[in-house]
Parts: sequence; structure tokens; C-alpha cells
Amino acid sequence: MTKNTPEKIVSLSKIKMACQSCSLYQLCLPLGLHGEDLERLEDIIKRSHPLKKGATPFHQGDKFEAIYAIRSGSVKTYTIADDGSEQITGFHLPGELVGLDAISEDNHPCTAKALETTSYCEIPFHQLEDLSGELPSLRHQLLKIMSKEITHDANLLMLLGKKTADERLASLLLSLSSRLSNRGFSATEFNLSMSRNDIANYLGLAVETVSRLFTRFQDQGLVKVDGKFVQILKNDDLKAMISECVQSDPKMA
Amino acid sequence: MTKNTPEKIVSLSKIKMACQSCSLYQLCLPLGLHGEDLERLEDIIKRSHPLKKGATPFHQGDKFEAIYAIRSGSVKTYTIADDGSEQITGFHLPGELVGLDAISEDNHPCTAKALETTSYCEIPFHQLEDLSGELPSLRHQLLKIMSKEITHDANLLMLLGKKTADERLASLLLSLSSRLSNRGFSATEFNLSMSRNDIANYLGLAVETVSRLFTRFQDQGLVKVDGKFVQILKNDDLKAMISECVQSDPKMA
DNA sequence: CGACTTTTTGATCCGATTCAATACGCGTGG
DNA sequence: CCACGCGTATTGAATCGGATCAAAAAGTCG
Repeated sequence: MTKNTPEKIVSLSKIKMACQSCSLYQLCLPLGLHGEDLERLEDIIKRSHPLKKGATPFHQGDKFEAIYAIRSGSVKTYTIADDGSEQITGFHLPGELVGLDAISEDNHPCTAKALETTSYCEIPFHQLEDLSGELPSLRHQLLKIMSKEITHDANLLMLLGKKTADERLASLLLSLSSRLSNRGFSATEFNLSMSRNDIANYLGLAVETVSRLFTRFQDQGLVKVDGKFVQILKNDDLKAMISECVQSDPKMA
Repeated sequence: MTKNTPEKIVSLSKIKMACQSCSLYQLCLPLGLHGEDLERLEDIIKRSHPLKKGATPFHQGDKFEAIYAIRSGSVKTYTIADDGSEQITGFHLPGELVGLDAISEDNHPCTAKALETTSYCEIPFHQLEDLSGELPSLRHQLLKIMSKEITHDANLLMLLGKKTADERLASLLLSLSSRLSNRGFSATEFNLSMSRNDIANYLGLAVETVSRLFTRFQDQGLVKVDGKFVQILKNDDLKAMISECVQSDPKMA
């Protein structure tokens, strides 16, 4: 029994670590949830067992109960159109929140599916909302995350709205790279958890085009690709690709 | 002096009307702000004098102070890229909130510009945030609006990501139509406050394409166009255009 | 190992852009 | 009041990027 104590301490600190280092970093820390406040947030969080590849934590139309913070792995979200075809709305990496778009209608406008084995935390929304009434910094952080998502979407919008195939793929690669590096993973090499088909769908391109782009990017020495494994060789050149692209005339405003 | 009392009543009720019928309808009402709570919200709102066409309530990079609710007129928001070119991120109509995307970075990621004479209310954000700590329904409503914006952007994303020029213009027209009708304007005829150039920029198309589309839509009897004035003749056909468009294979998921 | 899916590569086709020119709308000043 | 000039909108012809169709190659899994 005496040896239980140290173990317990270890596991408690592990949980804290989990909350501070991964999923909820952006939710609880930056504007500072400390001590008791942090514990109160942690109290309402459920740490569920991992999803296997292909598992769906929630489906389009499901009643909105919770938001999900990804701890490891990755998830895609997509909507199904009337004709049965799917449109991928996002890829979600460790440390990101999924399900915020369900608040407005009180049900999920998209389905989430694990792209690989994925562990996550479930945060019952109405409890979070109540708690945010008491904790101004949590409240602000929640708004901040949602605002960030709006900005992100707007950027993506702009990207997809008027960019070439090259620029789209470059953007995706850079987005993944920077998001992964923010979570402590390598910015220069990583595995794509999604299929070429998913990438094509997300970027609004044909699969063949995506495949050709990877080949060409490699020929140009921008990246090295081996199946799902990608190495970014010329980050700056990729960045240049996506910033030089806007084609409307400057006189307009 | 005695005649002041009735006048004051009238003007007070007018202000209330403004808040309930236009801009802030979606912010204060649906989840029910009543009586004193509504008054507390109204207390923090500034009703500024109208913007003339071309005026800019805030610029990209400005410190985030307030969100703006459009009472009449319309506004476009856009970002300026490094090379000086502009990308329009949205058109905003009466009853809509502008500036929510500034929360995450504490400064505005875009510039807003009046497309015509436009009146609006200014809502100091930190006061709104504080008030939302005390009023759960206001808090929820704020989250709901932001969530709605995320959903809206995701839809648009999908639209711009993979749709044809026809589908894009049809979507814009239907979006304007439904948003206008929600505010009590006609769903079938309205004036476009933005130029063809703005439309093209927003939809990620060339101006010439937009112009040709209007011509063709008119030839097909879908709409009637006279300069900026548009009549929607076959709403259902336009709707059909945008729902039949998704092209990815159903087996994917 | 063999069936199936995913990815790559090649050839052709079509939609949207681009370039170029004309028409329209509108405010200014003669 | 009309002529002029400038920005905005429309129309036409040529070009190009990406989709589509078709097929081979590489993975994946039972």
C-alpha cells in the first residue's frame, strides 16, 4: 500500500501534463487557468478510450452534447450531401477541438471520423458553458478559440476560392506542418494520416491532380514524398507559392 | 416640460424596436433576453452616425475594441495581401455582426468598408464579455452566433472549394436572398450593393466570368438583371443548381 | 498468394481565365 | 444641357489549367 502513493502522484501529474501539453492547452492555459480553476475544468472532462481508425465519435445530425479535444491521432470531419457524396470540412490534429460548429443548431452539422487510432477527451458542453460563466478567462479562451476558427476558415475560404492547385496543396502542407510543430512534432517531416482521396476532396481537386502535384513538388525539390510520409525540403519556397498568388488588381478597394 | 415625457417614451421604445427588430435580434432575443437584462445590454451599445459609402469602421491590424452590428446598408470585409491585392472575405447585411474574427488575435484580421450608406451599432467587446458572464442566455447566444459563423464559413468553403462558376454565383444570390428575407426584405428582388468586381473577387472568379454568368442566367430565365438590380425568377432552379453539384464518389467515407 | 483498394501516369476534353475591344453609366465642367 | 473622360460592365477569341476517361502500378489485407 505504501507504494501506491508515489504511483498515484505520478498518474495525477500525468493527467495534468496531458491537459497542459496537448488537447486543452489552447483551451485552458494561455489566458491562465491555474490551480483550483484548472482542476474544476479537468473535473468535467471525460477521457474516453481511443477510437480505432474509421470510428466516428459523432455523426451528422447527432444531438450536440460535447466538444472533443484530440489528444493523439487525427480526425476528419465531413458533411454528406443529399446525393450521398461527402465533403470534407477539416482535418483535426492533436490539441484541436472538434464539434464547436454544433453549438448554433444544437446538433452536429458534420460527421467526425478517426483517420488513425485516436485518443481524445470529451467535454460536456453545457457543463463547460456553465463553468465559463464563473471563470472569465475560460470564457474568453472559448471565444478566442471560436474566433480563431472563424479566421482560419476565412483564410481557407480565400485559399480555395481563388487559388491554383499548386497553391492549395502547398497551403495544406504548410498548415499541417505549422500545426504539428505547434504541438511539438516535427515541422519538416510527418505522416499524412489522410488518403490522397481525402486530400483531393478537401482541396476541391481531382485525386489525379493531387497525385501529380506530389510528384511535381518532389521533382522540383520542394518536398520528398514516400507514400504517406512527407518531408518538407523548401519551406520558404512553399510559402512563397501561396503568398504570391493573389491575382486581383491592387487598385480595387 | 410636461410634453417631454411622452416624447421620451416614444424615443425609448424606438430604441428598443431597433434592437429587437434589426441588428441585435439574433444577439439578444432568440434565447430570450428580457426586461432588465435587455436594458443592460442596450446600455453598453453605442449607436454611431451612419458611414458613407467607402468609409471604414475598422482597418486590418486595428486593435480590437468592439464588434459592429449593421442596422442598415451593407459592408464588405477584406484582407490585404503582402502584394497589396485584396481578398474579400464577406458581405454583411443588416442584422449581421462584423468583427467577431478579431477576438482571437485581439486585432482585426480584415478591413471593413461600407458598400453604401450604412448605419450600425458598436458594441464594446470587453463590456459585452463581462456582461455575458452574468447573463447565461447572452453567453450562449454569443457562442451560438460564432458557431453559426463557423458553420456558414464551412459551407462556403465547400462551395468555393469545389464548385463551378455557375454554382458559385447561384449560391451567392440565394444567400443574399435568404439573408435579406430573414430581415424582412424581399427575397425575390433586391439591389446588389457590391460591384461586379467585388462579386468576382469574393467568388474567386474573373470579372468577365461573373458578367457572362449574369447574362446567361438571364437568358435561361433564372433571374432578371438590370445593372445592380436583381430579380430572382426561378428560386428552385437556382437551388437545384447548387445541390446537385457535389461530385465526389459516394463510396468514399 | 490473390482480390481489392489506393496511387500513379498518360491522353483528351472542357470550363474559366486572359487578352482585347467595345459599350454603358455617371459625374464634371464647358 | 450636352460633351468629355473615367471607371465599370459586357462581349468576343484564344489559351491554359485541371477534370475526366482509361489503364497500369503499388499497397493492403484476409
